[in-house]
Amino acid sequence: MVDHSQLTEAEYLAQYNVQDFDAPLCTVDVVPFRFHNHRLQVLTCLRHQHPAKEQWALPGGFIDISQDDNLDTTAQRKLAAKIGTEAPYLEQVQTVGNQQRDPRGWSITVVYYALFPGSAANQVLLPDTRWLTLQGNTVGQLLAFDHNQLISVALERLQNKVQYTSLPVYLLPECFTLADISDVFLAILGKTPPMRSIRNRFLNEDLLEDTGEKRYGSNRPATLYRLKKTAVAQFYNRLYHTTQ
Amino acid sequence: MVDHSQLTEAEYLAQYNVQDFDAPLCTVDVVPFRFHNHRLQVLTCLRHQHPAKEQWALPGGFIDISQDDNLDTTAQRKLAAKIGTEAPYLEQVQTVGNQQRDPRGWSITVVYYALFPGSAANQVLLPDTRWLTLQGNTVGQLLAFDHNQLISVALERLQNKVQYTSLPVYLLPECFTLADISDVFLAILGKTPPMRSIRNRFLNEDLLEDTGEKRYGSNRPATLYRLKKTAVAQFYNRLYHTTQ
DNA sequence: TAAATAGTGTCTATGAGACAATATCCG
DNA sequence: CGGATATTGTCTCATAGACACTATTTA
Repeated sequence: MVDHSQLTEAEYLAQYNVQDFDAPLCTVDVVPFRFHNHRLQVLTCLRHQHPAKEQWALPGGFIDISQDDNLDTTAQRKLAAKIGTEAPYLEQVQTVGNQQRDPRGWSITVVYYALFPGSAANQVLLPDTRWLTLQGNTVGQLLAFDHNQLISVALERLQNKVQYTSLPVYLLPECFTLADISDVFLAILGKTPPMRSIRNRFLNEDLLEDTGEKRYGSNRPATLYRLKKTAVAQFYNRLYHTTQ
Repeated sequence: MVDHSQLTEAEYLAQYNVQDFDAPLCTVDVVPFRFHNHRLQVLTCLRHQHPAKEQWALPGGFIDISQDDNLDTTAQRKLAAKIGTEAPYLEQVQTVGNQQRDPRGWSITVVYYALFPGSAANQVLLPDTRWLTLQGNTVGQLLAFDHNQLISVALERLQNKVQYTSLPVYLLPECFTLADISDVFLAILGKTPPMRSIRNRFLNEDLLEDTGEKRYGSNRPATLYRLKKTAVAQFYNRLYHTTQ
């Protein structure tokens, strides 16, 4: 190897080769959540290449250093390749790295999660792409690599975050009722805060607007709301007690 | 390149070479905070190698795939190399990756922050290692790479987190007063919650114990507390209003 | 005793939560 | 009307926060 103690930075960079060093593999994986039939689901794809060939895995893969501006771009590109629509909510959760998680050797993955509206239900899926229903902390089947654990990590973040944000609305279609929000809490946390508390929080000036429409059943019809055009994710400064 | 569509996974792995692909550089950087002389400070080190030679930088560097079990290990090793003692609190914040942050090309860094007790003040530092005082969102001098921004990212997380956790105690020496906690809030947030609120929160069964000692000044002496041996980081379920 | 900071008592504000009461639909 | 779910009213509880008051030291 070159002795570069005497080089200028330009000379150093000219002789520098990334591949001279043992580096970990580096990927981005996204946990795409949706709320469908009163359950939380995660999108997975069947792998056609080694390793973990013919196993189901989260959307994700290598950073394309010639195309991707930054890690968020990579995450969005991986999502776009599997779901046509852009995620209304995308957030980086954690980076996991160790020797064991990939048979090719030491690897790290930057884990994101994305929230999709339930209406993503109607969308045509690519072949070999499936929404798997959450059971407990992860999906009910064994996924490639450590992807079951990555789902747990993302879910845990989501569980914490719905306690003090307006995130549940990103899992709902354009129009929804307050009872729908309650159902989202139930799917994510296994419990739901009292409707009184949900109403107090979600029916504020900046978040929702009454569509004027109602959802009819064999009972009093429920008001349908939609996200205000100007709405952004809101943060509240207390947690619910009843969901802990 | 080999056509590996027909290979077994074992055959695939045998011929797989990490370096066949354009991968980003991959590092871990730690923002070590301490509270000293009523200010928040960050430990930095003078670089002796290219790139950014002779510039001050955060402790950090490449993952050692032959030594490090996981990313937390890498962070702890990088810290240990610069500060003898282990960090009482270490947390992964975010992973930043883009083309611009390192002159060698596309690179990612997993950012951690660590909290050290003010008594780390007394400790002997390695040469070319300095605690820099925070000014605004970062330190007052230009650091290597995007390290000023990484400090901002870590600080922002710390600012959020002190609002609903017991983290301030990890920046204090073994024995401290409630006024010291207030000073930590001031250093981190620029404001401090009312002493009444600090007392209500921090003087609970599980966190602190009275040492029996007092700190004397030209006034009523203050009770000195210490962390209970069994204490872990606590989470509260409201934010302060006065510090927002 | 005065200055200064530590610590307590108490009332208010906010928002979660329990729960009863009322509203509005369908069949 | 009766069943069912939506929505509102109201009281309680926990805790942040304002603020006055008391406590304990040094000079």
